[in-house]
Amino acid sequence: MFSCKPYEVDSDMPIFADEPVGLEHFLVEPLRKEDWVGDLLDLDAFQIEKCFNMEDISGTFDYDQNQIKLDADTVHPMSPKGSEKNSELSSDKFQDVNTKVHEEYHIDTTLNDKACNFDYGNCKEMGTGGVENQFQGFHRSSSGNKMVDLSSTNTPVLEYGNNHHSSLLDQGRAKELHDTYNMSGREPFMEKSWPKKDNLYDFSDYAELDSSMNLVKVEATSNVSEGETTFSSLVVYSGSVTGHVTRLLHDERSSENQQMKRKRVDGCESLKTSTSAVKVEMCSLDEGDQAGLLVSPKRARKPPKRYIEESLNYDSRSHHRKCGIGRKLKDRILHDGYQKYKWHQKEFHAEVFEDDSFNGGCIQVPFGLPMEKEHSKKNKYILGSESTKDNGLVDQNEKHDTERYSVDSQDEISEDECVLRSSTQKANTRRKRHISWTPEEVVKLVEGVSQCGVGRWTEIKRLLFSSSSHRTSVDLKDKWRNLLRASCTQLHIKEKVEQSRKQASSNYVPDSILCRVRELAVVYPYPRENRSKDSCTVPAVSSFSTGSSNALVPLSTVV
DNA sequence: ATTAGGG
DNA sequence: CCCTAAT
Repeated sequence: MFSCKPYEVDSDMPIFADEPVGLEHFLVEPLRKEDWVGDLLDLDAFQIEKCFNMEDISGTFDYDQNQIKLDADTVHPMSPKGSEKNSELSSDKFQDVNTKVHEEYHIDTTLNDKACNFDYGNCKEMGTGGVENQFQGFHRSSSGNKMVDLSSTNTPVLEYGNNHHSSLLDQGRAKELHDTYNMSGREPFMEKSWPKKDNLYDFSDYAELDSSMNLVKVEATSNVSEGETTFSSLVVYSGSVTGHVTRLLHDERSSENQQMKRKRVDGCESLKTSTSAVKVEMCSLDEGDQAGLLVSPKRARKPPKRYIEESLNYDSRSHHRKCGIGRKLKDRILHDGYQKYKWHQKEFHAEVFEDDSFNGGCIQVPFGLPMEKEHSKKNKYILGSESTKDNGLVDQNEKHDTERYSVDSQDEISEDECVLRSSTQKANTRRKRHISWTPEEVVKLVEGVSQCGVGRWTEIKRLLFSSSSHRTSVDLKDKWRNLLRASCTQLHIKEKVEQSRKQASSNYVPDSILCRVRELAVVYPYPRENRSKDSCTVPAVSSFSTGSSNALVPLSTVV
């Protein structure tokens, strides 16, 4: 066991002046001995496999006035006991802990057989004065041989971590930041493998600072199966003092796999602080150097979208309800915008849920982010169509359309959309129900094209189709493309039978409209449709100019 | 997020 | 309509 001397931060540091301070890492992560950290810590003689056995994190994790303890009660799922190794822990729920982080947090983790303790004690009040952390370090309870004093060595660690961000923070502050938040400072080498590891660990750390929030969530899921043990936990701490810390721990152990991977969900890392320096620093850390390292070389290839969506289904329905993960948090995680971390996060999710959803069969299938994205998108869409938001804003024509489609499609959009889109539909027909384009819509589209030009579908949609939520800009584009084709073919064919048949149908597009489409096609050549259009229109123009030129001119002039 | 384009 | 790539 060793301890770190309290690290004091100058109170004049504006960053910490009155900023939320997050504790990014509670656990010292196994380090690769080749790393400089290993050198610094003299880990050559340090047998990691004995020290980083996350058998029992449940030790104490107490959030109290002065202390944060993680008790077995609180974070029970996080601590599969040796006796529980074969038990199914996947059903463990994430637990929410609403406590306040005050002056200290204390994490004492005991790993059962290897008996490893991580004891980060005395994280002093990080309020106005500054940050004072006292790390007791990680100590080995039983077979402790080596003592590592982080207090002396973590400075270089931090330096390393902040090298890339010196522009944002000066070295000293950066170091201090990392001293404070990043005990292990292992970013750069997280993905490196550790040949001598018996177990495979995967820690995903998610730190979030939000001064406005005072909630602590602890979510943990673990799956223990014969061959491998998947342990993951999501811990969100929010301190009333200066901020709340969200932490996401992910530990994956695999006895079969003889290497250790270090991953990180830093994409989730968001520091909502008014001082952007801290946030920037942290984020840049995440974004900057870790792109390649975060991704495991063994990363599975991107799964098909369908598959992801199916996974999403599971994810949204089972996992997050089950685990009680907050929507806000989830959104934060999922939409943080750090694309490069999506994979990692997805892997995290996959690993977390592998037990339930796929019985361990699809560990590597990442899902979560795209799914979430998709999901929210759909929901928004649904809401929009349901509420028929701008009912009052639309003209009569649009109102007509809206009503029409509300009656016609509301059922499906509101319910079906939700259900079909996500679960049922993907199984069978994922398509959204076909809604024929009405002549009114076509006219609107043509007008829109004449006004905005081809290609500005979003604008057209905004101007003319704002009320009809079922027509997306993509739909407009597709429809225009179809109109172009139709205008071409109709010119060529000119079949009365065809026309009559079309006229019978409700969505018959009048020839005049098609003529206008042709004209607009000339004015606004469609990127590639242009060729086909030309091939069509060259002969078409002749017939068109002879026959319906008069009908066309007014249309164009109207535009 | 939009757009273009293939299917 | 769906899906994807490109931007």
